[in-house]
Amino acid sequence: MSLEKDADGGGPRPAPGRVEDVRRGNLVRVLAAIARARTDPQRYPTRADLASLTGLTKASVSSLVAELADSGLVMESGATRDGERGRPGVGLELSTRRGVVGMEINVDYISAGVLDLGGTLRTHRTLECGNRGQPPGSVMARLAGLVSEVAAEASLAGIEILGGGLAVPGLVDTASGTVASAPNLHWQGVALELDALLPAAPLGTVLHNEANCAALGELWYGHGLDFRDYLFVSGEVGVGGGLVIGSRLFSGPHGQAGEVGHVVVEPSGPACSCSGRGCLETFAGQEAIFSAAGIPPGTASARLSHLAERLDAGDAAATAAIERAGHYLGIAAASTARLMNLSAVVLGGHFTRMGPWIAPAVVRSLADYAPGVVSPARVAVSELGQSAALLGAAGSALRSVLASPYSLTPAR
Amino acid sequence: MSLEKDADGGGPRPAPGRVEDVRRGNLVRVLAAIARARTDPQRYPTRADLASLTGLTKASVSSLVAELADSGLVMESGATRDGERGRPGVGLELSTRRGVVGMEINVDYISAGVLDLGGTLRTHRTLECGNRGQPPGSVMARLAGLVSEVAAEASLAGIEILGGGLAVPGLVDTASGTVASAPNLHWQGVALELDALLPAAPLGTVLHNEANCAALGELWYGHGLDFRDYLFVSGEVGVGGGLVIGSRLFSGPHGQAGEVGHVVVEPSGPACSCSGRGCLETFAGQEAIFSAAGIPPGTASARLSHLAERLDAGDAAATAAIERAGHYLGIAAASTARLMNLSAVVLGGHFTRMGPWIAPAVVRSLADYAPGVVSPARVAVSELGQSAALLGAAGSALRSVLASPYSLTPAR
DNA sequence: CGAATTAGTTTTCAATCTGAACTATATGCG
DNA sequence: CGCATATAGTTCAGATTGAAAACTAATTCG
Repeated sequence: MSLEKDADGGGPRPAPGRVEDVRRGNLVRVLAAIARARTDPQRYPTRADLASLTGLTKASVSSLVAELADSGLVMESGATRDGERGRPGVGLELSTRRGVVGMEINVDYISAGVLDLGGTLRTHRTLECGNRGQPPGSVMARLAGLVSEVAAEASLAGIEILGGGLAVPGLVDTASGTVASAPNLHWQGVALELDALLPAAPLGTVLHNEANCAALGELWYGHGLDFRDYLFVSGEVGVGGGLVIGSRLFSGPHGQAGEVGHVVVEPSGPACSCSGRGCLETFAGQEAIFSAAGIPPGTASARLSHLAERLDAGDAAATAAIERAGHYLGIAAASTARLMNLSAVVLGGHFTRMGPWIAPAVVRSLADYAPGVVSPARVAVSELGQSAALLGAAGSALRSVLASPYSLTPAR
Repeated sequence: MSLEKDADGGGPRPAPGRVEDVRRGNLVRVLAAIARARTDPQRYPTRADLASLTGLTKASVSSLVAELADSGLVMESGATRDGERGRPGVGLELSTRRGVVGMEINVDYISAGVLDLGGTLRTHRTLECGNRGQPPGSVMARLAGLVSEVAAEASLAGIEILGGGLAVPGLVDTASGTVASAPNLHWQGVALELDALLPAAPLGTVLHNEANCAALGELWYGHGLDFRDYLFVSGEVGVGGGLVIGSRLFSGPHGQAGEVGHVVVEPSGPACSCSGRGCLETFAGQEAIFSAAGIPPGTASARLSHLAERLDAGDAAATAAIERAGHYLGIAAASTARLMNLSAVVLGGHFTRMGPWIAPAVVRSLADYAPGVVSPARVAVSELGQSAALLGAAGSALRSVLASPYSLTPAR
């Protein structure tokens, strides 16, 4: 018998606890408090505010803030005079002179944008281009060009880039920066040259799954403000997903959780590209919906518009196709909600466009298969659409800056 | 826009980082290293071993070990002479004079056992009794009696009880010690008097879900040694489950994840007690299997034996019932594995007994619905059977002792 | 028996937080 | 205007802690 295994948590042992680690932790705490305070009491926090928010003493906060200011992550934003008696405090905020880059490669376009540490999108460019079947090297080269454009713009605005995130629609290995398989791009086992994208950024570029990024974008910029726990379903060529639990993305043991597209929703259903059967994707993927609705071939966005027109016109085949997709989406969501104790569902990607028609079908199906688990008010349609993944990738990089400020602090 | 939300991790802010917290963390590290070392190099570690295992200096380890020894959690176990040159080190182990209590209330029995910190089950008693429909107070009183018996035995062996865990088959709220609903016991919204069970234990008693505990028992005493990520399916009256990810139980945002019994496996399936439709439980729950197999009513264990006999005899109805249950179990497992990126399945509870017949059906179904995700070698049958939940509850208490040794350390 | 080797302890030092005293800058009232 | 009061922020002594190095202890090898 061995109860001993893993009494500590399992992963690689954390660095031994030295006295200096306390400071690292406190730098993160102060930074997090600054980040949070702006939304909460709608005012830049002073050092005194931070002391009470973090539980640290004013002395410690002063010293920590000085270090963060030296490293350029935090800046003072003038005295905050609020009419109170006493010496006015100095407001602090995350520096708008440091930023991160969000990037996305998708089937029909590439895009890049710069977010400053305060969370404002300062620049953003999208380039429409067909990437399906293109060699990864040439797509990456085109993306590098786009990135250097937005980076140059940012530089003019005085923003120094610290790191970035890249979203790709496929199974990725974040640690090695490898795309294991991206069927819709026809890529397989490709190690991307991520360092070439942001050669000067100290934190480099991190590769992420597109659906996961969209779920994160939704978390930070969309319905994440309302829901803490939800299933995000992203309709693209396939059906991707992301699980947000306790306001964090659950990415599974190998970073590939959330494949809601391959939940089995109909045991006797048709064969799926994954070589399984009856997967959600065979009912709610783009091709499944378009062909069931009788939409003729064309570009994805054209077909989507076409579908919307027919739905508006009350076309029977289109309505039935959406109804069926919603029905099975509801089944997959019901299973997921039961399994993971989730209470909300957010529909993104192409489902955003179909929202008005598909959401009611999902609600009905949920009421049938998991009554009382997800209330109708907690079935939401994303408003971010195409930019969700970009925002998620950028936000992810931003988070990693905030989580490891010491790696940017100049030697003292 | 607010990227700021939750830059720190979301939950309640950890205690402010003082210098003393480093020591707390290091006490845990040393304790964890002692716990782990016994299984790994099969020898009690010395202070020097711990220094190299934790990355701390010998000086620090000496001081930390002294504190742990003072608090009674760790003890020296004589010089370890291994024939090597140099001064022999002193072996250290988790004290066998401190222990925790595992408890279980189930439909047909209650049980309690004492585990010492080393992970050895020192005492164990089960009392067969029908608890369905009994008032919680009287069941708890009977359990308290059983606990005091095992505690007295432990006391005679010189073991001091530090805390305990109680497993109950139903939805529980661990924080408040409330059973939200335990349909098979006919309990609903019951606040259990947990403190009465172990009045003298400094850490008290913590309430857990039975299926989750069984999954944990499996993790620490069973197949958890082979698998780090798996779905544990526990067949009882209903079908419960537990998700183990990275050698940790995933309990979801409100501690109620793992309800694999209510994954939808057949959209046109029969109504379920949860008021949904086509849930796994309607095909793989006890009643479903027994009635499909044509097993006449009786006690659960009698019917289980009866079923085993018929299966041995090659009875067609029994075989078909098991085949069907395995088929749908495989579908639910396929969906779960895809969704959460899991690669193994462990069958427990009454499925243990049916293992030889049902496991092959699960394997076939997995191969159909999620080829390549869960290899046949990673579909396992639990060997712990009925004691899994008790061991999981005890192990959980043991873990919480190891995770917060400072709460037991005498003031210095 | 002495050299070599490994275990564990003692000592000194640097990092860091706390708490209290102190300085700085505002408001409010006579 | 001037002074009491209040709040913000800084400085400095004190306590806790782990690292590094020197030191003591116990064993094996020749």
